Amino acid sequence: MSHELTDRQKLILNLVIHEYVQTAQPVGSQNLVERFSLDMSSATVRNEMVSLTESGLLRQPHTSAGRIPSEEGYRYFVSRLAGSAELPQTTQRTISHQFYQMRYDVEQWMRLAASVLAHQSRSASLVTAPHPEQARFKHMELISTRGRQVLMVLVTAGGEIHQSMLTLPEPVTQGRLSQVANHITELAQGCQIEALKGLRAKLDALEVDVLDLIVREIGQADALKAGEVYLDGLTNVLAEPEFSGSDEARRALKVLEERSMLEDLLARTVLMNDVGGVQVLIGGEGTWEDLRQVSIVLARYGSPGLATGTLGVLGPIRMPYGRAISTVRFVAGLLSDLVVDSLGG
Amino acid sequence: MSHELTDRQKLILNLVIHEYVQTAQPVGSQNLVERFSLDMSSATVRNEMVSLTESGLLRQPHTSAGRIPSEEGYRYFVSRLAGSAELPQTTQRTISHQFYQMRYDVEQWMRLAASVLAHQSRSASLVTAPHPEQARFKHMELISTRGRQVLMVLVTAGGEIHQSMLTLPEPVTQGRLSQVANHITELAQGCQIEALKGLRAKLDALEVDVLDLIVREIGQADALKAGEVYLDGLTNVLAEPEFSGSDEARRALKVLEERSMLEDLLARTVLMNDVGGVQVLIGGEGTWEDLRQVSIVLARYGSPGLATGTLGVLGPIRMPYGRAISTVRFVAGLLSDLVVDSLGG
DNA sequence: TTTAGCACTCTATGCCCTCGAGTGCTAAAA
DNA sequence: TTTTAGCACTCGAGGGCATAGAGTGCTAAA
Repeated sequence: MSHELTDRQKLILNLVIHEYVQTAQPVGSQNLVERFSLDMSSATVRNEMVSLTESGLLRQPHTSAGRIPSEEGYRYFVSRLAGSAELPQTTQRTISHQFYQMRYDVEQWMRLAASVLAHQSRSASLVTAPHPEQARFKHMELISTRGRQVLMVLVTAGGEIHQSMLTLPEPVTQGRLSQVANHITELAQGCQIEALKGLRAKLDALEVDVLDLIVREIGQADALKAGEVYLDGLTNVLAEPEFSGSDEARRALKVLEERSMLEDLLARTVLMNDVGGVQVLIGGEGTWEDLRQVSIVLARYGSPGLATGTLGVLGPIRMPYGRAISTVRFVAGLLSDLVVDSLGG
Repeated sequence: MSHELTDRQKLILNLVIHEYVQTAQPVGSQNLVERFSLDMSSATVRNEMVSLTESGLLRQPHTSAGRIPSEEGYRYFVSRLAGSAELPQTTQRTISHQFYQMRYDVEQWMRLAASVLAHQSRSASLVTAPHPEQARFKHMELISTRGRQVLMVLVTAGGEIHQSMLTLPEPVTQGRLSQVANHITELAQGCQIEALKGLRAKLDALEVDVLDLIVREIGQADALKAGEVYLDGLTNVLAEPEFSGSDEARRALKVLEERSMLEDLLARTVLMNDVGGVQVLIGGEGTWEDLRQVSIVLARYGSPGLATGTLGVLGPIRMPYGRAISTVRFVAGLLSDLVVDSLGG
């Protein structure tokens, strides 16, 4: 679908996004031709826009308005951006300098990282402190309760007990549940979250479902232990025109402020990922009602065996993704170095 | 002026404030009589309202609307409230418990304090970390520049140099300035901020002006050193109806987020005060443009010679002052105890 | 001194209208 | 076949206008 775009269509999609990110206004064909001195007529642009709209990459707010990028459009844009852009050298140096001229103090690093992210991306930023110990899986039980509802009891090496309800696609006997629990307990004995993810290949469908729940629970436990969350630039988001006169922004920022929501968010997204990669969550991805109007760029930093944390920015969907992604990636790299330097080899 | 209110006028003022704080709607006479089953007619209430409006304690948003409290009205209300209300015993215990069951960790205390303040008052909260060392005055110079403009150079015991411009009410010769500088230098040698304030009685008018500037400068230096600022509940403010569809809230919250603004605010208000007292700043008090639509309840905590910090809440002018003040006072007392227990005797 | 009665004021709300940016389509031009 | 000029059409933003209702201030009676 999306891969079959002509070069001209890609150009126009890029220009529409570029323009809309700046102006926050629907982009018209005429407007586009003039602004960029395009070598074609507005009618041609309109025709291309029709294709792009049919492909689902552009939207019309109403019949007689210009186009704005759809969430799908942003995703396509972001996917083609992957890894390409780097923060300007001078900016990199300025930021590095700030970190390295600081004494060794994790709290200061966190605050500085949050501040840098917020200022560079003009969005809200969040940084969680790195935490050295990851929970290790020790034991699990699955208990059939009623129909497809199953209670999972999870014990970690530290002795903490976690409970969670799981709804299966179809009823399963207690015998089968015990079998699954034993199988996973045997395989996953002593595993940290990273290792758990690697087990998926050895399991059947039902077991994979259970494993994902375990990963989420342990991830949440890790996030909890991570403790401190550093926020900055919340007011940047409020300054965006799309949020004047609605409480969409408040609801999104509340996710950052409330531990429980944030833990859920982090557990389900970035904790599933490896360190290094940058993850982009556009418009809540249909899952998070409160995040429908915003996008989040997240990355993990640190060193898996040693200590890891999460950082990212939150802004309107109409976000300058290039800059946001490169900033997040750069700061994550920087913090990773600092963590490794100070803790590890 | 305000002291000459009849009991009935005080009652009506209280009711109007009580009602307006809840509904955020101008309060009409009829409405008030019905809601509180008053033993008088709406016409009587209207007559009293006219008096209160003439006294400047109530306002009419427009000719044919109900009344809302003026800032003066809130001030009167708050002044008559001083010290009276206490947080319910059960609430006090709940909060204390949370603090005392925590291990000794200042950062955790700060976060918990910010969280408690935000939740109890449903406003934004701020807490600055206690810092043990206060700057000590060492030396000062006053240099006449042009007309009534005077440059003050201030040296603290640590060797930091602070400069600040001072505008005098009338021109003063360099000779007199030097005399003032010498006098203050002599008296204030080695003094911390608290001791400086005690010197006011020994000084003449001009010298008091200069001293206040010194106190502010040193206070700002202290605030700077204090470093960490903990915020919570910023989104609570955004949920207030008076802020939907304007960026007044954003501008006020920005004051909390931006170090420089916050330092200015704290230096000029609460740092002038003694530990223990709660200070209420209503509608920016005509000084802070960005705070025109909000009120702030602040207190210092800690022990003057040992370590002090600042905490408070920020909400709409239409704030439940009783609850806010008692919460701030209680948490300040609690943190003071913790600081004294852990650092001092 | 209090209260009923009443004319008056002003906002909020809904409706209608116009204006204009932008569209989609068609037919001609390249 | 592709591009473009031309044109009728659509729809939201925004201004003007009338209406409804809450609340006032004043006057005169209780």
